[in-house]
Amino acid sequence: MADRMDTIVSLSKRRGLVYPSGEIYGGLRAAWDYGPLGVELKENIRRQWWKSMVQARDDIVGLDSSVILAREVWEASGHVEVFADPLTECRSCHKRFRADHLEEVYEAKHGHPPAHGLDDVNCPNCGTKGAFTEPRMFNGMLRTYLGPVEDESGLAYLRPETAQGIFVNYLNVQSSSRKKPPFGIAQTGKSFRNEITPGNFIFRTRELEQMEMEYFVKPGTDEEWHQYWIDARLAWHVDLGIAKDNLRLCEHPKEKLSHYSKRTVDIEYRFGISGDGFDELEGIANRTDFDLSTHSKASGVDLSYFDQESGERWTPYVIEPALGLGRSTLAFLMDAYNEDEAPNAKGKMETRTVLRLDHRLAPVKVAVLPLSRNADLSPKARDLAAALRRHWNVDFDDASAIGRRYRRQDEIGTPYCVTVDFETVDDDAVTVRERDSMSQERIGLDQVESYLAAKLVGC
RNA sequence: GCGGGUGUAGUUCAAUGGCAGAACAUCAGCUUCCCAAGCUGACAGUGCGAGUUCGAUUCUCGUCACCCGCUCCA
Repeated sequence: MADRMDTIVSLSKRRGLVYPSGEIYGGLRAAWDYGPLGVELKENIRRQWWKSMVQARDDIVGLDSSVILAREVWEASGHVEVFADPLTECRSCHKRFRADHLEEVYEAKHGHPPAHGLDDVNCPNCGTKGAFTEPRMFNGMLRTYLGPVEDESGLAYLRPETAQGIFVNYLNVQSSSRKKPPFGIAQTGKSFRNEITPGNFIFRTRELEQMEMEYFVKPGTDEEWHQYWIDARLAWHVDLGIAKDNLRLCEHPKEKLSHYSKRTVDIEYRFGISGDGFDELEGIANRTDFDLSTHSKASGVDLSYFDQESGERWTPYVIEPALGLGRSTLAFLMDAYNEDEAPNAKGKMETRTVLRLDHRLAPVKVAVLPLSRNADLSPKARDLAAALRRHWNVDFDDASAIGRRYRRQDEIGTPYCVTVDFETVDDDAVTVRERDSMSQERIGLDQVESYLAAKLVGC
């Protein structure tokens, strides 16, 4: 299973999808940069999300809020408290615990707090007494300091989720867009989390891009809407090419729910990281009226909604589908990765690496390949490439044998290759070759654009 | 952060206390070249830093990164 990840990692580096960040200085832990093809893939995924979430719907609008938010926002949202834990570790078995929890458990059992702090506490895992390291405050939020002086007065947090930007803008958006519940606000953007254990390539990074949508509904209809969004989100991944078998739903057990959630269902993908092979791709949470209520209380601004129809006033419940863009990119890459067989020039079958990406996600849509450099095919090919570039991201490649060039394009998932050959000069026609079937069709030069447009719908 | 493993060209792997090799990839050239063909040539490496040593890629220490576990939850 780790092999599958390794394959993706080396393909990513080799072909310019994803590189280790700051590699010439030895790299930075769990930080990755998207190369020329990676940024295309990632932005295509983001575009598809935005299209289906915002542009194709009447009931959802977009937003782009700031990364740095007033400290009060995070105090009200509960993140300052929840994201800051005093952590300690048992020197004997190396299990980690929250120091405050250990002392609470001790007090519950003995009726008084431990007299010598953690020194009186037995390790819940191995039983060793007083082997805990000095507790260290671990804050899950990244901090920065605003203004000229680095002191507490300028302390600010980088957002650990984009959602809060939506909640604090709720009233502005709702009134300016004249939307009534049920309606949603969608946002993509970077978030930052000081993860204790980041890793597994771009699966868990400290700087992450989220695609989140907060859907505001009338209390009582929240459970129905929750189910609606679970189904809708699952269908989205499948529509863009993820194999159904590699996806599953996972219900969060009650005791593991986030501080704001009433019910959370994850969409898991077969990343092959954890024991059973499935890991979280997207979370769909019922955040209830937690956020709007706490922000109402903390800010003093009433965020409830007056329902003209029923004459009732209520605070909307929120259903939140939240997806990581890096994680999504990894899932699409893994799912598209294929090795099949193709004949070489001598007719012998050889392994071919092919990314079977949905056309809408492919970094390059069309590659234009003049068969030879020497036969004056390049000008025609360059003109064609320029014409196609007006619509799509187009690659032009005239280096080395044609078969090799096909394989290069297969490896990055380019759906169509257009070959300009020796006959083109006479008959003004080219060969269009399709990625998955490797089938070829002869198309007139003046028809290529419309032919491809029909194939590349939605790109 | 803790424990264990790993670190040699872009990639996959060799080798060695004394000049670091290959394959594939890449680039240039030749070849009317439609599925990684052939020929010629080129580029390119011991993660970083210190120590031991006449000499370190090899031994030691530190550091950085990656992988596997513990936590996380997009």
